[in-house]
Amino acid sequence: MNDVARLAGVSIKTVSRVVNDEAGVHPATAERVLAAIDQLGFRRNLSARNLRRGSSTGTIGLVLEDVGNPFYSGVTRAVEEIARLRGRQVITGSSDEDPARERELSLEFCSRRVDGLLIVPAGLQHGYLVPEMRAGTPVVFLDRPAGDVVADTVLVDNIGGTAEAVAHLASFGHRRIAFLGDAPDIFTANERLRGYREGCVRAGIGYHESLVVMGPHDEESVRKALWGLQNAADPATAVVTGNNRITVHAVRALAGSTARPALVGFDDFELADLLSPPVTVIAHDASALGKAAADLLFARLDGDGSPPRRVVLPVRLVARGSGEVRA
Amino acid sequence: MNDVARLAGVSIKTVSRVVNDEAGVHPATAERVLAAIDQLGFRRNLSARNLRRGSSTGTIGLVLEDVGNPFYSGVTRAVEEIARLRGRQVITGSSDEDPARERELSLEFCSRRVDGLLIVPAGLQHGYLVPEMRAGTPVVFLDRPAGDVVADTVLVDNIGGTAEAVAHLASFGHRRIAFLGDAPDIFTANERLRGYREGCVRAGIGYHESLVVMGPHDEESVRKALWGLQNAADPATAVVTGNNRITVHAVRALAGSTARPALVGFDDFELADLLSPPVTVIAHDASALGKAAADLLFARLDGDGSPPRRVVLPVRLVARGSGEVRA
DNA sequence: GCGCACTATGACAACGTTGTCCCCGAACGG
DNA sequence: CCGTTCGGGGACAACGTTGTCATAGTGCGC
Repeated sequence: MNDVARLAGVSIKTVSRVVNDEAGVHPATAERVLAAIDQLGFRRNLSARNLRRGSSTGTIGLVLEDVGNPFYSGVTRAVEEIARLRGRQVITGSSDEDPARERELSLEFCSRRVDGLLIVPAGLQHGYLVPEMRAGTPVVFLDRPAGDVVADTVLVDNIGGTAEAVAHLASFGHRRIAFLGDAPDIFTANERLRGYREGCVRAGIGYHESLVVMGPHDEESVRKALWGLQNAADPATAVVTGNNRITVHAVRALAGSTARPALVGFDDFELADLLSPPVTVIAHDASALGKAAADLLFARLDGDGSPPRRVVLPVRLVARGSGEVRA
Repeated sequence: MNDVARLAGVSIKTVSRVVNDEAGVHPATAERVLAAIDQLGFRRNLSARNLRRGSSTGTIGLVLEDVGNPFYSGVTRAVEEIARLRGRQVITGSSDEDPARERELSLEFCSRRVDGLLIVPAGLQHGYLVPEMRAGTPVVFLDRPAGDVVADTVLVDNIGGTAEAVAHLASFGHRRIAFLGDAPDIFTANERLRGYREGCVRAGIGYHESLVVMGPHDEESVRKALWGLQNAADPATAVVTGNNRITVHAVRALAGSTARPALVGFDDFELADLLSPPVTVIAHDASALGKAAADLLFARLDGDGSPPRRVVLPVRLVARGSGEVRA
């Protein structure tokens, strides 16, 4: 800006005026300044601007498990969309379920003075955010609640979803319904297990621990778990899978096998309708989740000082075939 | 920092020393400062720091078509990974193929003084980047080349890929092979069309414009195009689709139909192996693309001043069934 | 011709850091 | 006892902006 001022033969303040479209600059002067800007390829330094003005940095931080996962990339897209409408940029980072990494990312974003944080919690300890929140950085947790701080949270109806899955299967005569979930220290996995249990009890088929396998995360372990469930003394005739990855692994493991259990998966995924049989799922909307969280964040930025909210988004069962197999 | 200094009874410079782990501070003093920092929840302002030091902002900008598209989210993840190793954060934005939006995002990132830019070009005019590049911001284009600036570019072998797809189909006796591509003003679409044409000529089956449909982007238009190709006087017995979206639409359109043409799609996609028949694809690796581009960018940041490079990543045909149908 | 409003512009401080330079006091050798 | 050295710490400027206030010039009414 200094160089521009010198070249145009004006003070830097005048350059600032031109750059900011402020009134009170003679058109001829403005012309000279613009020419100088063009010639020098000047672009104003947003960091300095924000520092001086004490205003927002125009960024929000998004910490999620893995941008590469289609579910989270859908969330990211939705967040970006809302941020765009509000003139903000999004900085993202993947925690890979590592609490230390999540913390590192979040604090890094705070150091960058993001206007707000959206976090998919990896662990259960978020006390480290208290100073930031007290300092005025709004934080919204999404997909899972924070461990030990009270803050806005957007979740999906995990319990209702798996309960509905069980009810659906039971309505087709299944009484031996298994549950294949993620590691039990992950909030959503636990909730979905709870929903499964409630569903079993409500359907009058009882809850049997032998029908639950938590933690398989690759194709091999899912395959093994399924084999065990199908070859037990009293084999499972139906399976509820706890997330999209597990569902996909299960579908792959079951592909081509003769006696296939009925299957309902949590999370919808692309092409689920084109598999054979098409996969019945408990669907929830990544966009809706991202949008709800971003909306909540911006409401806080707009000054909403009401008590922290917990939003639970509905899920819906999409019957496609794999869950409608009679026992 | 001022407040911390006052509370600890030292000068702000001493606080700065403590925060930066500089030598020459008495342990007892450091202790007091740390206590004050903790009590006040102080976190140093990275913007101010970078402004003062004139050093990098520790961010890189990534402009792509749509983070929500699994292909680009894979790219994003890979970029994030490399950036993490280099201690950088990633700011992303989706252009939705809109050149104006791409420009807006890129220049916004430049204003934020990103250390470098990774861009999936939406249009053909990138002259607006020249001043930035001259000012020292390295730019790497990925997936497509820039229109009118010379810069590092990472591409995949589009021509070789579709040519191989045609050769593959021809080897199974097909002589009426159609091509269903994206809008022709998109670089990759055009390249893939070229590869298709070359493949046809090389296979000795000739290039027939009547077998080419460019531009269908939703399920309905893909369905129509396919219907036209299959019901022509001399119908197509095989189809090459130009990207993952089109492939998926085609698979859906063809699902359940009796006379199905052989199909090879550009881009691999999840579950392609579980469809019936499994879909044969020209696969290329989103991670590899993102990694190559990020590596190139960081090489520039490390001072590599060699002439702009063009990296072309190989593709490979993954035979799964849909392309191995005899004519 | 004088005061006044008004326009166009500039000087300067400040945002929150850090680099440079300087200063104070204690320890130590001669 | 004095000069030197060194460890610990502070004052100040500067990074690139913008907000505040001041100022020079111009035109206008009386």
